[in-house]
This record gives sequence, structure tokens and C-alpha cells, in this order.
Amino acid sequence: MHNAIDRPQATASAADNHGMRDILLRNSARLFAVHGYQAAKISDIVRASGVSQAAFYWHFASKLEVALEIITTGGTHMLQVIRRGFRQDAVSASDMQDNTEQWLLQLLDFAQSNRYFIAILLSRLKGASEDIQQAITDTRNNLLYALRDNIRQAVAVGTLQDNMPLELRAAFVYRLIEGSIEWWLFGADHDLDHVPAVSTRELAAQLACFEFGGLLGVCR
Amino acid sequence: MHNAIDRPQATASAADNHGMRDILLRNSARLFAVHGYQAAKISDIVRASGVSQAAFYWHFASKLEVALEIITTGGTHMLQVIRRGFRQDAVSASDMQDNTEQWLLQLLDFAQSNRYFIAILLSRLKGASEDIQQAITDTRNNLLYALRDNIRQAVAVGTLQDNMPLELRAAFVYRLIEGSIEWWLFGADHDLDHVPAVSTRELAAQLACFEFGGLLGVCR
Amino acid sequence: MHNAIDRPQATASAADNHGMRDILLRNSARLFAVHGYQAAKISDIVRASGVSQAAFYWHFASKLEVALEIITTGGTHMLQVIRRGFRQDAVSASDMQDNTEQWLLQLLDFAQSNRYFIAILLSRLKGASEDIQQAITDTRNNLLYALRDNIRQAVAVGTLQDNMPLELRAAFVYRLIEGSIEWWLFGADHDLDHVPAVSTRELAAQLACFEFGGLLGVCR
Amino acid sequence: MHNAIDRPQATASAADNHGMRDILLRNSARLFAVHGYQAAKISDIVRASGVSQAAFYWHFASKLEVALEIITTGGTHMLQVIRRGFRQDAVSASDMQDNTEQWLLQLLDFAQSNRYFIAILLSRLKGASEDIQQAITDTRNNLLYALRDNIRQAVAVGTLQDNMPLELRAAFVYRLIEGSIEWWLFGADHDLDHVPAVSTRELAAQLACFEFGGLLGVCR
DNA sequence: GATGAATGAGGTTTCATTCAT
DNA sequence: TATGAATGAAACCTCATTCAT
Repeated sequence: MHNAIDRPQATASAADNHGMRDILLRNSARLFAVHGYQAAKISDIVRASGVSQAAFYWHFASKLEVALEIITTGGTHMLQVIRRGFRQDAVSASDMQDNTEQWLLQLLDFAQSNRYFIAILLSRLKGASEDIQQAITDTRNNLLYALRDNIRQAVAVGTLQDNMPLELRAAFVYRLIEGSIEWWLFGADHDLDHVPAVSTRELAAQLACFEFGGLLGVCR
Repeated sequence: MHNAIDRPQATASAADNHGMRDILLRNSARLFAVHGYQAAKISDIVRASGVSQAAFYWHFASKLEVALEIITTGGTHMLQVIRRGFRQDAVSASDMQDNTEQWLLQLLDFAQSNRYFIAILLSRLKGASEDIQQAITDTRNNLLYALRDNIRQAVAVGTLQDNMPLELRAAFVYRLIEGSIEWWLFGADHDLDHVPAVSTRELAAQLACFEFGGLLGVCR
Repeated sequence: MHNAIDRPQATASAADNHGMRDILLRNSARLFAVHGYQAAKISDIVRASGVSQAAFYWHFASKLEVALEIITTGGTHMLQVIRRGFRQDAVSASDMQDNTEQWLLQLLDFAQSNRYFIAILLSRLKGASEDIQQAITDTRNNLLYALRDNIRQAVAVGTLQDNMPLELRAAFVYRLIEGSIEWWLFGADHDLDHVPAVSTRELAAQLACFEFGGLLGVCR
Repeated sequence: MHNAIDRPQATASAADNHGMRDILLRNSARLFAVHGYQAAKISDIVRASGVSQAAFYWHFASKLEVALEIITTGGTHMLQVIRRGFRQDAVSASDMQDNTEQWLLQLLDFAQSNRYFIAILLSRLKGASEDIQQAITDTRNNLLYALRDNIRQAVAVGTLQDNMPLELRAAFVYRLIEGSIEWWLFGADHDLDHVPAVSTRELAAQLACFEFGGLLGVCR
């Protein structure tokens, strides 16, 4: 269940032998997540991976390329999770909330297995090139659009009232979810080594409840 | 190579004219916001400000110092806005929502007038030193704590039901607000030059509505 | 008796009002002595003197010029002391040693009153320009030549035996004196604030004794 | 602008070929000796060595580190020469002088083979960091202490009369030797390219003679 | 596959010096 | 006389990248 991208350190002697390439990829992701793009130095990445700097350039064309690969690979996986998305036949609000809770559960599982990717995504990797930043924005917007479409559908079938501009509503929901995941994964102090204090199941339930009912909603 | 965002902005014509120091401060904030800490080069900052690089070092001890000043100054101002906070006598849920809406209005005004500071705050300025990152976390947590205390108070007086762990609830609300402001200010593509499509008044109302009623809430 | 060059710090409010120029001169000498030419920064000098950097350039054309003035002024004074030198009628070795002792006494007095100048002289002020280094070498050689001429004279009149090349003999004596003064003024650790543990009178006597008799000589 | 002293010297053709590291070390020593610590620029060192500036930083962590290595390495070697020192059974003054002459011969050999190190040592490398200056002082004091102990021993066994404070006597001898070596190696004008006009053997003999007998001593 | 050694470009910072006031 | 503010040149050092082996 753990995605390869995220495991800590793993020097050459590590368990699974996807080879040095994966080790470099993982350490790159971790260091990008911790320090940001520019402050994550190739020298740090290779030191953590136990190889020479030249070895890095045997596996990757450039620093930029690793970053791009991390984002596109992670983004592809996340898109699959998102798409494995909503039932279209949720006709009551209660149905829709249950459905959303299931969907969130899968998203949280993915997030937990890909902490560093999530951290990179949410940091927007400032300092990297334009195309990287665009890839990140695209990936995040995939989630936004999925939510927006789901809400639109629900309004169309009358499950939700049409009492707020769609864009606004989608943005609220998206930011609520994204931000809550970040808080859950990394804590209020954004510690990359933070251990979530709440289970995925519990968080999914509470988050779905808040999403649908707000502060005044009745949960559980 | 130079796009519009890098061009000087407010050369001495700015509001209060404390002179070059303020210009440097403003351009630093803008470039930190756009490119991140490391990618914002002193050479960019001074070019945008129309002075030599040595002039920068006459006004500030180091790059780090400007960043710190931007954050602490902005953080202090934001704290004042936050503290000018909630009424304690909001006894009905409706009262509390109205109150929150007023409070949000002030927060949005501040955010709009301090776009670059907000962008820096939310980017966490990865790549900068530990103390800068801590200052940012502290500033953000001020907002989180204000919200948490307000919710606790509301639960204590029975305005809100006690059906969710306080920390969770506060995190949800905080992240909803923070993320929504970011979306509103910079758009879905995080364009620093984005022009908000929604008025502060409108956003405050809708955001408060969503905060209290979620997707199922009845707004306006 | 204290020469102006050497007094410590002396901020603007100092005793004698030779004005800012002297204060700057003194602080320059001290900082050149302590840190060397390059590491003694104009900013340090003016901070110690309590004026702005621009003020320095009102009094002196350049950093180089202060250094040159310190050396030429000090060198001129020292030359006077040296020239007020040896009696030519010292016909016995004992006479000559007494004479030398008197001469040393005056040299030590000068050295004690001009610690910083002496330190600069012996450091050769590496890092400064060619002409400064030449001025220093010239000044030092004045002493060497005075000693050489005295020895030559003594050999000519038979006071000293002609059993060693003159250059060598002069170099030995010169280096013995110069080095011993440095040790006496600044200690084995070359501390610019060292306080001599031996009186000028005592040192002059012992040094003269060693100069004439070496390790086997009979002193006092 | 470039004079002969700055030109590369020994490009890889040098004695032991540990490669570029040694070349850099040698050129660093030479330039420190000629210009002092601060005025010896990394750019000069690498130009003289025929490599890029980055190459310097592949071999050494910093400018400071090269300086420290030059001093500690040279100091260690010199200490060995000094320690291979005095016979303890020199019971007559004549014996002791012969012994000293042998010892000086070795010291002069070392000095001649390590001109730049000697020049650095005697310049005290003003402008470098505290620890470098301390290392230099320590190294020089090793020589002072060796001489002092030898003199003390000689006084204890009655070879020398006890007619002068030990510290003074040791300082005189030490400074005589140190200064005479500097004069011999670099001439009165402190030219780093000076060629000694006197053989090691001759200088050792004359210096020992003067050390023991002073101006009045009978040499050869 | 991998490395030791090297490089070019550029970054932050320093410092002697200047100039308008 | 003096200063606040500014500058040009250059210093040390960093880092992504390359290349011969």
C-alpha cells in the first residue's frame, strides 16, 4: 500500500531492489518536501542515497527532471484515486455524504502513503520552473474540478440547493479538504515527520460531516 | 526573461514615503511571494527597486533580515486584525454567524491590502532559515488559536453542539478560511496578479454561511 | 613623552584637542597593528573614532594615505632617536657597551611610547601597497645601517675584532635588538595589550650585555 | 600588474605528485607569504595553479582551511626538527656551542626548504582568524621553549652562568636566531625570491659563535 | 553503472570610496 | 566639517552539471 515515492532514506542496501533510481527518486521527493526545490541540493540527495553526484546524472537528466517525474507520477496516481470517484446515483443528501466519506477515505489513504508528494503539491515547489509549477496547478485543479462536477451534478438533480455560486462552493469544499489533509498529515507546525493523531476512517467521517453540515451540522 | 511581475512597482510614488527602505521592503515581499525565498535574488530585488546591490545592504543586514522583517511586521498587523475579533455575547447561532461575517470582512480587507504577505505566509517560505519558518508557523497558528478559542467559547455557552473534537473542528474552520482566502486572492492558478472576482462583502457572507452550514446550509 | 599616534581609542571627547584628524590617525594605527592593513576596515576606524565614514575622507584621501602618514611620521621620529646615536670616541669595549646601553634606552623609550607604530613596522603591513612596504623596509634599514656603521667604526679603531663579515654581524645585532624589543613590548603571544614585565633600564642593560657578550658574557 | 612572484610555480612537475591538491597548497603558501592572508585572493591561487575557483573548493573547505593546513603541517615538521634537538651531555661551553651549531644546521636546512612556511610563520598572518594566529604563536613558542629548556639545563649543570633571568636570555637567543634566519632567507629587503648569500654551514657557525660570544666573541 | 575531479555561472556579502546636502 | 545614502568592484563561496576513466 505504501507508494515507493515516500519511504524514508533507504540507503543502497534497502529492502526492495527497484534499484538506485527509485532510491534517488524517494530521497529527492523527501528533500524537496522538507526544504523546497532550490534548497534541496543534488549533493544532499546523493549523500542521502549513498552514491556520487555523477550517478545522479546517469539516472536523471537534471534536477528539474526528477521534480517533474515526482509530480507527474504522483499526479497520475492521485488522479486515479480521484476518478475512482463519486457515484452518480446519490439522490439523497445522506447518500451523497456517505459517498463522499468513502471517497475521502481513499484520498486519505493515498495521502498517507504519499506524504512527500502531498507536501510538494501543496508547497507548489516555488523556485522550480514554470512547467513544474503548471503541472502542480493542473494536478491540484483535477481535484477541484472533480469536486465541482460532483456538486454541479448534485445541484442538477436537486440533491443540493442552488444557493451559492458553483465556483465558490467548489473552492470552499476543495480548500477545506486540501487544507484539512495537510493539517492532519503534518500537524499545525507542518512537521514532515508528524504522525497523524486521527485515523483515516475517523477523519473521513468528521470531514464529510463538516463539509455537508458546517459548524452547525450534526455528526455521527 | 523578465515578465511583468518582475518590473518595478511603486518607485517612490507609494503611499508613505519612508524612501528606499520601504521600496526595497515591498519589492522583496513581492519577489519572495512570486518566486520563493531562494529564487528571489537580491539582484532582482534591487533591479526592481532601481538601486545598486550595495544599497540593499545599507538598509538591511542580509536577505534573511528582510524576510524576517516582512513576516514579523505583517504578522503583527494581522494579529491586531484577528484580535479585534469576536464578540463574546453571541448567544444564538445566527448572532455568531453575523459576528463571524464581520470578522471575516476585516480579515479579507487586510488580506487584500497585503497580498504578498499573505502569499508568503501560505507558502511557508521553504528554503529560508528555521527561525523564519517558525515565525510563519507562529503567525498562522495565531489565527488557528483565535478560531479555536471562539469555538470553545461557543460550545461552552451552548451555541454550538459538542459533537466533534475541538482541535478537528478548529482545524477545519481554519483551513477552510485560509484556503478560501488564498483561492479568492490568487485564483485557482495561484496567479499573484489575479484580481478577485468576488467582493469582500460577498465572500465574507458566503464563507460564513458555508462555515456554519456546510454544503447543505441555507445562505442569504 | 607619549607620542600622539599611540593612545588608545580616544573618542571625540578625548583630552587633548588635536581634533578628529589625530583621533582617526591613532585609531587607524591601533587597528592596523591589531588586524593588519586589509582587515583593519575604515568602518572599524570610524566607529572607534565616533564619526561617519565620510568624515574619514574629509581628513584623508584614502586608507593608503593614513597608513603612509603613520609610517612616515613614526619613521621620522624613530630616525631622530636612532641618529641621536653613538659616540664616536668609544675606544674601549666597555665604553662601547655603555654607550650602546644608553642608546638602547632611548630606543626602548621610543618603542614604548609608540607601540602600535612598532607593531606595524615589524608586521611589514602585508597587503598594503608596494610603496608602503618600501617605506617600512627603509625605516627598518635605517636602524640596520646605523648599527652596521657603528660596528664598522669600532672594527676600524680596533675596539672590535674583525672576525666576522660585517653584514652578518650587523644583521645579528639588528635582529637581536628588533626581536627582543618586540618580545618585550608584546610578549611571547604577541598581545598588543601586553604590559612589559621588565623596565626599560633593565632591558637596556641586559640586552647590551648579551649583545656584547652572548650567552657566555658576564652581566652586571 | 602581475609580477614574477605571482606566476605559477611547479605545475605538477613538483617532487611528490599528490596532484592538484599539493599544487594548490604550495601556491597558497607562496601567495600567503608574499601578500598576507587577506590580500592573497583565491582567484590568484587558482590562476597560479591553472584550475578553476570551484576546483579549489573541491579540495579545501575554505580559504581558512588551507591556511590552517599549511601552518599545522609545517609546524609539525618543524617541531620534529627542533625536537631532534640538543644533546644533554654537553658539559663544556665549547661542547654546547658545537652542539648548538649542529642543531642550527638542521633548522636552517628546514627553513631553506620551507621558505614560504617560514615567511608565513614570521608574518603571523595578520587578518586571518584567531585560531590560525594561535596556531602560529604555538608553533613559534615551541622553538622558544626548546631553547629555554636547553639554557635552563646548561645553567643547572653549570655550563652557563646564572647571570640573567631565564626568560630574558631565552627570548634574546630565540629572537636572534629567528630574526637572523629571516634576514638570511629573505635579505634586508624581505624579498621572497632572495637567494641566501651565505651557506647554511657558514651561517650556523657564525650564528652559534655570536649566540655564545656576542660582539666580543672569538669566532672560527 | 559509477566515480573523482573539475567547471561556469552566478549568489550573497563586503568594502573603499563618493556625493548631495 | 560632517553625514546619510549610495555605488562599483570584487571577494568568497555554492551548485547544477560534465567528463575522462
